[in-house]
Amino acid sequence: MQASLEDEWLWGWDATPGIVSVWAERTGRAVVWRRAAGSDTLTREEDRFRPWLLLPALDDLTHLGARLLPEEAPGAELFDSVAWRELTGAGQFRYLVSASDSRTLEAAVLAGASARLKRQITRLADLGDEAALSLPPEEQYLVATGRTYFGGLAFDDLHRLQFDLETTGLNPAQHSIFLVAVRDNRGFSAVLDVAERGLDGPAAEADLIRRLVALIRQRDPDVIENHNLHGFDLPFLARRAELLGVTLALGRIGGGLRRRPASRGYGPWRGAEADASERDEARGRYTVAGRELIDTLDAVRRYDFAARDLPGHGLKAVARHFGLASPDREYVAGAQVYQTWLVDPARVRHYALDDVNEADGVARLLGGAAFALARMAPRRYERLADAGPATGVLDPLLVRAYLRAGAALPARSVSDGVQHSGASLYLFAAGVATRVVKADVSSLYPSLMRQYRIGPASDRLGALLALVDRLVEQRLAAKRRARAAPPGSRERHTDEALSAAMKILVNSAYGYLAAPGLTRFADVHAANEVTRRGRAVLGLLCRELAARGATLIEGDTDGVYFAVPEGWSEADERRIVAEVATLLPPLIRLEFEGRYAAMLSHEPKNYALLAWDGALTLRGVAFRSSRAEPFGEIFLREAIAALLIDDIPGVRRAYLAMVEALQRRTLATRLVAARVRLSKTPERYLATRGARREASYEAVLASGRTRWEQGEHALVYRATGGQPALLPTTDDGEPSDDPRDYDATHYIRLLRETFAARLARAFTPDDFATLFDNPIQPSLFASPIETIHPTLTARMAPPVEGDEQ
DNA sequence: TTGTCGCGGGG
DNA sequence: GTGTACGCGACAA
Repeated sequence: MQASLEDEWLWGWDATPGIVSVWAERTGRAVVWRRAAGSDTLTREEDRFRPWLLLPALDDLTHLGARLLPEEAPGAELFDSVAWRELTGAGQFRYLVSASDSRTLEAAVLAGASARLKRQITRLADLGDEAALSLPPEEQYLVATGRTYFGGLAFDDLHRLQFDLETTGLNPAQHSIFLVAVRDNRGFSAVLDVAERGLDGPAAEADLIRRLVALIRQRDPDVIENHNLHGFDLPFLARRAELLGVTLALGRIGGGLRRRPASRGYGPWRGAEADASERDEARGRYTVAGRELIDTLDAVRRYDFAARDLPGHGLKAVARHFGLASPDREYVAGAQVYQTWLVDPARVRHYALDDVNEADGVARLLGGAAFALARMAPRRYERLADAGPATGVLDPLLVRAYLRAGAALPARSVSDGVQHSGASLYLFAAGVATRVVKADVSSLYPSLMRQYRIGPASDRLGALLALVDRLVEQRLAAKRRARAAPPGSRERHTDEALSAAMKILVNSAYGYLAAPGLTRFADVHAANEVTRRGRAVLGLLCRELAARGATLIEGDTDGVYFAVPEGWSEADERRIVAEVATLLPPLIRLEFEGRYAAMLSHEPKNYALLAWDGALTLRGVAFRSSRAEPFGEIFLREAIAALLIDDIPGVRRAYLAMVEALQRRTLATRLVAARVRLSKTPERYLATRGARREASYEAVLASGRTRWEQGEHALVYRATGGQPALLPTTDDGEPSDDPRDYDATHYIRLLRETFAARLARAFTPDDFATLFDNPIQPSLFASPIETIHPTLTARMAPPVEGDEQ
């Protein structure tokens, strides 16, 4: 099959299969490791490439005289020549220059620039973004050859190894490693610890690190994975190895573990570290020759960026959420791990092995998207795994596309000060609605880009739109193949991962436009045209649905919740959605997303839905907050479940029952306690205690403790008299006691003012006051509960055509 | 109500 | 080789 230019833009043009790692040097040497699908044979190949970079002009190179040659001239390939080629069309970077060694190339450019500017320039970066475009050596190699990673491989063809450190604390300057769990996807697993070789102290830890390095070299994995690998295990290991004088020869050649600059996108966050050096430590990324270092936390963030359904991003929470935790999973609270090891080492070994097994499960479940991206984009797998999709994937694809077409590239976009406009968000009605339908446009923004051919003005080749077109088409094909493949098969995993990767890219195309200064081809005017069209589409949907009898509830960006009149069937609901769908252009596809028995509309993006099968979903911060005291959510679920079936006495019963349980303290203390994290050290809190008291730390101090570990979790509540109190817990964070001395009045007030308040939109003020009267001072004017029904109150009319906000 | 600060993850 | 995250919640003013 003849591949089109556009297919080459997406997939490259060199089909060399099985590349699992690339290590390229400035000398023009590239080492490529390849693996055959379904076999354990690894081959290492040496390749040569000509390091290259892009320049706006050749002026800074004319000092080379006869050593500067057009690419096709005899002698252009000689070791001390610099070859050039002019790229076509308008664009800042019109010259592709190359040499047999990038040091020759850069030295020539720097000498010319220094002479021109009459000052010594020592680094390309000092010339600024517009003076040169240069990529890391591996990317130069991949762009020049058209090769990509992982051709013909499935995820588990990679040899993937997970290791997890257990340490005496979080700070490598004062804590140490005492155990390491290791496993791989070839059936190996082991636990190494400091106690098994008759050594003590630093000698035992140094020996443990040496054994870990030897074991990794012996297993020889392509990929090393763990949760927070770059944020914890690698920096901790690197620091301990440095302090102990151990070399971390983890690579397949050349040895050492190196830092690489933090990528944009999903890098470790700026933490609460005390000083700048600690902060740098936390921001770092690591790399070794021949292996890819993959952090499953990046995959989790990338997943949750769109899904937003994870309770947290920690390994245990994610594993439980996806059902990856084994039934005999051992849990030990972080701060207790070392203490537990001292008294029950077997338990900690079990725990650490559970951790690496779960890290493998998370990598397999969520890591496929980055794996699939690496089959497309000219970057190392480990860089694609932590990159933002716009700067980290689309930009490299576009740079490769332009060079493949021999076209000049623009300088990176800069903001021209034009404001970026957003989507529309409407709350049409608040309160309780019944017979509710959700309709939305799938992938609205990329569909608008395709429908109206909205792309960056500077993209003369139309490459971004061409990529989006192909991604959308090929994603549909991948989804079809995935559905046809047997569940659990490698074919299915591969195609599902491909589909996920393509979805990430398609959905980031709009964000790419809206990021001047970050992406090369950003175009805020184009981005604004997309959102303007989007607002028009949403406005049209709302008007046309309302004209067909729908009661609008909420409209947000690309979708609408609406209620239909009593007596309508599901067929009627589908009919009006289908009718409105025909009013939209062909690529803008309105879909019937779901139907619900009832909905409580509270605020934009904050609502509760009752499905026809009785399942209750709460959405938005008003209804779900990880920090909220458990009794509040228990009450809300019960009260809303009753509210949505018009059982107002049931709402009242839920309220009174909770009031009584609090008043008589039949409710367990843990249900009023909030789970907090003690993020400050005792020293740091005591330093600011005078100026600012914080309930969490006051609770610990009030319990008689003066010491705690930084990062320790605690259950905190308000005791009688308003005093902050600590609920004692066992090692695994479960309450070990139940003093039942909480401040009932305080929690009853919280119940009314914070939790019951979230039902206020469903009632008139009088009815609300009647339902949730202060049980301590009942209202004198209560109307009978039986006469109260929830209401839906109109907030605004549908936007008028051409006047969408 | 408005601003400021801190969190997230790892032991 | 460097820097620029981000969106939300709690608390103080």
